[in-house]
Amino acid sequence: MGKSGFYQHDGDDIVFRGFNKISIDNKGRLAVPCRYRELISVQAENSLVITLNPLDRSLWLYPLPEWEVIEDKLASLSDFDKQSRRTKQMMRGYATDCQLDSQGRILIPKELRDYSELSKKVVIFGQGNKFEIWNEKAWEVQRVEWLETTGDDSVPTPESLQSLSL
Amino acid sequence: MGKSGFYQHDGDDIVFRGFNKISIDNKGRLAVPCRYRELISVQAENSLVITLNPLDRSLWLYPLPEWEVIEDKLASLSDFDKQSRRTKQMMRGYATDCQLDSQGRILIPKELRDYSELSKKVVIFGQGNKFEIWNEKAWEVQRVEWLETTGDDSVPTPESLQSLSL
DNA sequence: CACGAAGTGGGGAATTGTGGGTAAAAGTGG
DNA sequence: CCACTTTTACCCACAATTCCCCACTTCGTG
Repeated sequence: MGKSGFYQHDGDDIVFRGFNKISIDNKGRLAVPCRYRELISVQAENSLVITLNPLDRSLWLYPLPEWEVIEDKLASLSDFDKQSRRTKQMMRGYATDCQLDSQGRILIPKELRDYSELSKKVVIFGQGNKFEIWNEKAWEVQRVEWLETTGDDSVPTPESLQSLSL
Repeated sequence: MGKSGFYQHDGDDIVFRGFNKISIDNKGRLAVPCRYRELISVQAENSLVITLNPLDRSLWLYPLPEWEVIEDKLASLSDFDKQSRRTKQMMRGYATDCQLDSQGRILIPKELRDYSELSKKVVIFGQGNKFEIWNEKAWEVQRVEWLETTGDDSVPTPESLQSLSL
């Protein structure tokens, strides 16, 4: 499905992949790459939820139906474990609804832009059920670091990776 | 199947092999060697996924069905281990769908060309379930280095390789 | 040598990304 | 409750990229 297979849609599962460098204009708007728009329109009626990524200084962008699944999972986390509680608070607290406008753009709330230090140049890439949005420079730094450790025999590799055949 | 044995297609398993020197034109397009095209057309409806090879500075090109297997493996990696998370992000994030055009070419995204330093001359070779694409010069260097170390007893050989009968 | 198949290159149309003007809406303070 | 400021949404226009098509070159084969 989709004119060039940039996503799959098997039953209820969406899989986003692919990478784009794009810019945020000085009004704080981000244009979702065109090839994803049709699916978002059909599957989520242009409704998206953007929130912070608790693991990296970046943002996560979910189609609304996918977010609802996440929200249920968060709701079931214990309130008595501090890390769980914080994760719940952060991800739900910063989750903001947004709609694709007529040009396929979304407005990213200032709070979230600040958190992830999004300025002019950003990268957005598919990551399964969601997109991840990074400051371009920050992303480059991570990529270089990762390349240096991966394939470097002196850095221990977790088992799950060692046994991975690609 | 295949007029000169450059691939097999046993059930759902594809095996690519063989080596080609080809060029990328100045629009960033790469012509997939003709002898693979029919299989790609039949088995993947001309849909391919290209992504970076985390272990060498080269690219991997999968037929879509083969990529989906990889994607599932990646999806199951832990998010809480940084190296695993990065691997997931990089490989899925850079994975770009592409279609063979009417001349049997694909457009390689600029990001990936930059990463693997693909300029005019490249080599593409079959590697089981995928193709590997290298800058020609970089490949020559690797080949020379490999010839020097293989058979050199001072360089340790992993057990799995030691027990390999060729 | 002639032919066909494979690889290469480029023009131009269509699509996609970017920026900004202006109107509507929402938030703020008196 | 109203006037004022700030933010958000819609529209249009330009720039860049990608895609589609046609033509030429090169190579192997009979």
